[in-house]
Amino acid sequence: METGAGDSNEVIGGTDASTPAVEVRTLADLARVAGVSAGTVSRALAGKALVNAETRERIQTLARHYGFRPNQMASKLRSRRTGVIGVVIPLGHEKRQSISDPFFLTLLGHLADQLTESGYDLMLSRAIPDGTSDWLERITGSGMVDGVLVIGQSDQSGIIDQVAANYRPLVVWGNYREGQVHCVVGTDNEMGGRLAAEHLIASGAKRLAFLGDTTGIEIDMRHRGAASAAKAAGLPLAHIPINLATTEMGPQIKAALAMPDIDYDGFVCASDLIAMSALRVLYETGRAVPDDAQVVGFDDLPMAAQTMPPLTTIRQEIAGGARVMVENLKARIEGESTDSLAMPPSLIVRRTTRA
Amino acid sequence: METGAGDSNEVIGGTDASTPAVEVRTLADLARVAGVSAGTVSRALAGKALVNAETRERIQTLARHYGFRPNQMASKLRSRRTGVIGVVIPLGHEKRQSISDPFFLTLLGHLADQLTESGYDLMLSRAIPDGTSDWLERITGSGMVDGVLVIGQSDQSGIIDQVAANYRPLVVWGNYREGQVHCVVGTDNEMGGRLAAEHLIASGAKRLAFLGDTTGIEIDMRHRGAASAAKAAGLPLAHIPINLATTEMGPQIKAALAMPDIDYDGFVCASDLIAMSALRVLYETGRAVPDDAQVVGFDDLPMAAQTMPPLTTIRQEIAGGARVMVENLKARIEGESTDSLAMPPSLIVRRTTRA
DNA sequence: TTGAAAGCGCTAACAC
DNA sequence: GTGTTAGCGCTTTCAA
Repeated sequence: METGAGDSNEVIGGTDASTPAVEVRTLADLARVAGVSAGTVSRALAGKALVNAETRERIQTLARHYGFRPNQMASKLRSRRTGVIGVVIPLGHEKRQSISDPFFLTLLGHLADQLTESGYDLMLSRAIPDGTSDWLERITGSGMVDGVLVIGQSDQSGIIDQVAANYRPLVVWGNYREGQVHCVVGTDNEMGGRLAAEHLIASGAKRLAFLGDTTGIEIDMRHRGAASAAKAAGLPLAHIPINLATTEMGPQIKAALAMPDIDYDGFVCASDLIAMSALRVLYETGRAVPDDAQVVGFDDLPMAAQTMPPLTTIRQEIAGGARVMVENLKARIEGESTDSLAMPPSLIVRRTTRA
Repeated sequence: METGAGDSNEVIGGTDASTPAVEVRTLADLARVAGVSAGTVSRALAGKALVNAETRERIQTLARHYGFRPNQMASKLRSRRTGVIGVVIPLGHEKRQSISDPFFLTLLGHLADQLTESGYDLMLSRAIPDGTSDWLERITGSGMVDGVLVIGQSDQSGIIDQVAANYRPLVVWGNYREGQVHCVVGTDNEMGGRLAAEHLIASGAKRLAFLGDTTGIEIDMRHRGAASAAKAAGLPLAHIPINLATTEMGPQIKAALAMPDIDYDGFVCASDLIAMSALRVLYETGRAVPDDAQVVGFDDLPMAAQTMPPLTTIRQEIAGGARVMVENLKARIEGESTDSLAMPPSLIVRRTTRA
């Protein structure tokens, strides 16, 4: 017998189209209502050509009417295509448990835009490396994603290489290094560091300091670039590691500047954030920028244009980088191979250097 | 016969445990290798108690050895629990296509932390509302997520309410409003706006202006709060809408300040970012802060402490808010109901006001 | 053009 | 404790 007792109550409600009487939760439900088979509904909803235009129309209308949405889990399982890209931020050497680097967050925003554009969903994971490759393989091997994007190599380059050997659809934001297996997109950090130091030197700085922790390869390369420029000019370059994890950086910078016998007059900063902090400390200790000391940042985030004075900095192409990452990932998902890319950064001269 | 031709090459390599000869891709494969049934493997890997400790150990070792990871799609489909939370950012009235608001990005970072902590994965969607509830229902109805977090109501409060009526595990960051159906967590924006204006007034400001676009409810409430404080003091409050979408905001602020006969001496800004821009314009037009004009921001992002002078601002509890959002969502997933929460903001006095 | 049937890989009753 | 059996809800041959 077809007469379910439960239906009668709902029917009393009348003709209100917004609360259909029967619940349509699965393809089979909708098929029953439409008087066709589940297969046909599937084809109709997918907009496939092999189904009668009229039937398709009718089924789509019905689906809309019942507010039916196919279960993605089932669909993905069956079709073996998830339409999801995993995005991982390894917290690496920075021990703090939080995703808060504004550069990474901005890159993430752009990646989200690009992926959405390409019809992919984005699954975000925060990973805390533990010496094994587990943090990455948990994502690549989950069957949940068609590909993986890693934001920042941190100090995990070797482990990423290892995973990339067996997992093709993987693209990383970071610093390319000779012999590296995985596909990386990023800025030529060494060149960036060099540009910064050269500009400082050309503007008359004599006692240079690099502000930033060099555990991660990106920052390390920026330091190397700055060091090579300093060396070429026969100038010293002090290295002041800034620990972003434990405390505020203001006090750390202040402590470094309080060193008795050194009075730096040129600062290469590993990020705009550090530069901003340096500006503050310089101001508080009564040193005028750019007259007494000059400062160059790195990233060119929106905030760089708003500091006082506006920050001279090294610009990384975030939006362009995100686009290339997604393009490369799509190519790799298609089985193609892609080259790594080190984009040349550019010097943006504002007012914290004497141009 | 077990001697697949393809295997011989690998075996030549010798005893290298890292490249097993047979491929173990499914539970069934591993079950075969272990000489048990798929059910047992499933239980062993899930760490269930009902399986012999020894067998469990052996199976887990085997799984590790073969680098086997269960397919999540299948698991989630079967168990009807996805372990994924959808996070949606409606781009709403801001027509720009990009997720770039630093406040939202920061909140996102904290949500990612909290969700990871609770064992959930995070699926990020950028949504562009189109007048229907489709942008949200696409997520809630996908079968891909156990719950949904919406970052910012924008001007979609009504639509969110509509969806929330039929979808319980939904929590929104935004501004609570009387009679609202959906569970919202956020700052008491009206109070924040009031606090800002009152402080300005107490510090001697007489010609107030509110900087920010009030299409979204959050900002609108901040404006109302400021307006009520101004009214109580018998002072005027000009409203200068800042369009974050089309152009840089610097020029817009500059244009507003160039108005012939008004010389504002107190600015309530809808965000720290706007405040930072205002500071810059004030500086460029030769007005001293806080002597000639005072400025109060909103959010208290890290950058607020680094502006010059350091920004007086209204602090929103981002980390705490993220925690409550996730807690509430978990409760709702468990079928409980939760109340909305409007957290009182606090005034952080720095140097852009005359205390 | 449509229907029927066979799974995708896993989990959860239910037996033994 | 462990194996067996039935699906989760969908897509996709294969026939008709």
